[in-house]
Amino acid sequence: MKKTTIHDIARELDVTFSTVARALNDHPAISAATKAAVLETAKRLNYQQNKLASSLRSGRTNVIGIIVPSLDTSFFSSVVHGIEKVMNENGYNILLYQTGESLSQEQKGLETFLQSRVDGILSSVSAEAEGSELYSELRKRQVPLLFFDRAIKELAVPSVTINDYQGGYAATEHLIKQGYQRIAHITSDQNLTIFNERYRGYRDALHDHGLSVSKKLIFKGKIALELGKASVQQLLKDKVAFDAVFSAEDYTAMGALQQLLEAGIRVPEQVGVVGFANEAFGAFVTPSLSTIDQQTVRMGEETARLFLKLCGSKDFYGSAPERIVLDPILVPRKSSQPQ
Amino acid sequence: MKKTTIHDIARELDVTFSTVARALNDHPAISAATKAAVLETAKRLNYQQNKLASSLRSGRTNVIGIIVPSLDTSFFSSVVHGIEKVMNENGYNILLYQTGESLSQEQKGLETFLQSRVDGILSSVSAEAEGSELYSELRKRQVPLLFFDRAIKELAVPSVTINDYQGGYAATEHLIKQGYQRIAHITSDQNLTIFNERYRGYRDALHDHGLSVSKKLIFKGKIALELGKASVQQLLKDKVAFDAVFSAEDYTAMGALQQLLEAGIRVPEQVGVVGFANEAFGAFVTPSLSTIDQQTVRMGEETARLFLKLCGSKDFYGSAPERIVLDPILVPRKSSQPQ
DNA sequence: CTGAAAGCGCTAACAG
DNA sequence: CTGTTAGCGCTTTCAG
Repeated sequence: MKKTTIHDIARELDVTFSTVARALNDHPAISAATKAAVLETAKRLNYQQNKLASSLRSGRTNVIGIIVPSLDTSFFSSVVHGIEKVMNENGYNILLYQTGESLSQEQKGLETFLQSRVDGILSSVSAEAEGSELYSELRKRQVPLLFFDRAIKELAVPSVTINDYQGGYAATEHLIKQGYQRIAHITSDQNLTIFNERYRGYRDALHDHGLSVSKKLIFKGKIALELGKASVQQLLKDKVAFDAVFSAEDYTAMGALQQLLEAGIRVPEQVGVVGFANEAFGAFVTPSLSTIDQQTVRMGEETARLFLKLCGSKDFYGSAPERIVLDPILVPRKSSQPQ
Repeated sequence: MKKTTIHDIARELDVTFSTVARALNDHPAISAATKAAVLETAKRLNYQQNKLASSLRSGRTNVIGIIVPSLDTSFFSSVVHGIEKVMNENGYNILLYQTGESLSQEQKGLETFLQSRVDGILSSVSAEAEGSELYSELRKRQVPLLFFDRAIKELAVPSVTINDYQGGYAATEHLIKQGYQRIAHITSDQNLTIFNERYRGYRDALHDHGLSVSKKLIFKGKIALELGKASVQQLLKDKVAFDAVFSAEDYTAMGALQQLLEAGIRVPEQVGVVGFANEAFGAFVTPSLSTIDQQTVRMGEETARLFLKLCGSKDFYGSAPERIVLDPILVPRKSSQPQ
């Protein structure tokens, strides 16, 4: 079944196809009568504008590409939710690409986006990509680009992130104020800025409160429940003195919490625990898990809004790149408050 | 900065643009030497094929549209994760649209997809859309369509769903086998097939085991933690005798669980609880929450694979529509096993 | 193995 | 207010 085009409508009405085109685009210089007639036949013939043709001609697609490591995490799916919502309200559509933290996938995704002539790219870069030339190349070519959550600081590209340093600092300081002194830290072994910053916040908080940082209390590995368990096991096995755990991610914190309880250690009375991300389960576990909220949906919305604002301005890379930094929110729950 | 086109490459090499086009598409009738030369200059000039132009001409976009209620739920984001992964491996890109369960949004989404000339639409329909003409219209126009999770049975459209009836039955039967007799049911007030089927499974399981179905034990409302709490409060206030709760969704089950514990009722000893969805928190709460797993990622993968298979066949709607029904998996945990 | 030519469906500048 | 015209960058026949 052939798709109907503006030519079909034009033939029906005995006008030229450009009149039809104008009518459909609500061009001012078209009589109300013609407009009505065109709209009517368009509906009757089930006309659907061909965006490929219009984009090819006009040079704008109203499509933006989003790159995330994976949608199978509540963090990124929430952010994408926020982005899509706002972009959709502003007439944009979303092309989605998951990289699985693989550089070659990220490369492929960006390439497809360029080929699809997206109007912009919103990306949360993977660890590998942070060091590569991938994005600096795009930046040089003036492709409208915006980072969210995971940005490459060295590039003059606008971004929306949260203050991970402050998050790490707040979590650690909270534990200190609750009376904990020997605070272990569990984090990722990926070399990602977000984790490095949380770690830096942890160190500075300890330092500012006159506490020392001990290598024996730092654990790195693949972010997962097991890492939390293994870390606590290690601490116990080595008989390292510790009275709290600040984990840079909630699942890992959950693993630590489980292992502590399993070993008969009372939380928060003997050991305090704070995570990071505010996953749904934190509110429901016993004891409920203190954590840092990352304002995921808001991050998505801000990302979209900043992009739209920059698109509206003279040129996307006009002035110094705007970097929106959201405040992390400490969510104190039972696991860190012995009272 | 102008984008480079096949004409630019052709000029460099003193061949015609159609030779370049062939070389780039790895056409057999092009000499290896020319191909190499073309590829080299393409890379040097940063050539990016314009998919708009190629799709406009060829009639294929290699893009599919996905419609979901919201990505801000672990269920749909996992399914989309699975779909994207498989489709991506097969050279397709994903346009994403969230409806927020609103019919007008769904309409808009489908329209945009048609205008974007997607090669197919994968949709999880909202409650309102189930009754409307929206999809039957698409089906009539032979648009390649596939439902996942939420299908419209009346339409001859392929689908990938789970057996919600069986899930409801299994959950209820599990409770019965654990010795529970007066099982309350909490479900959605949306008229969605998935919830109706779970309810039907619940009824049939009770019936098949010689237990009666009581209106006083059925609660409907907006799916959320609060619904679970309110339902249990109601049961307690009205002094309705009950010894188990099967909730058609995990958050609601969690609310019920919390309210029970708050009222000093022991779970699973006095009252058993089973949810539905296998949300992440279920494994971590105390007592851990029994539930029904929906194989989300697998559902996404199967959806993508079925779509690809149908695209590969003569015509998409050739024979009777294939309907893949995945088995729900009972995940028995502490909340329903008093031993 | 390569070239010439037509056209996918639309936008937009120019002309009346 | 409407028509004419020229492409956007590519795929795809038909010739050579």
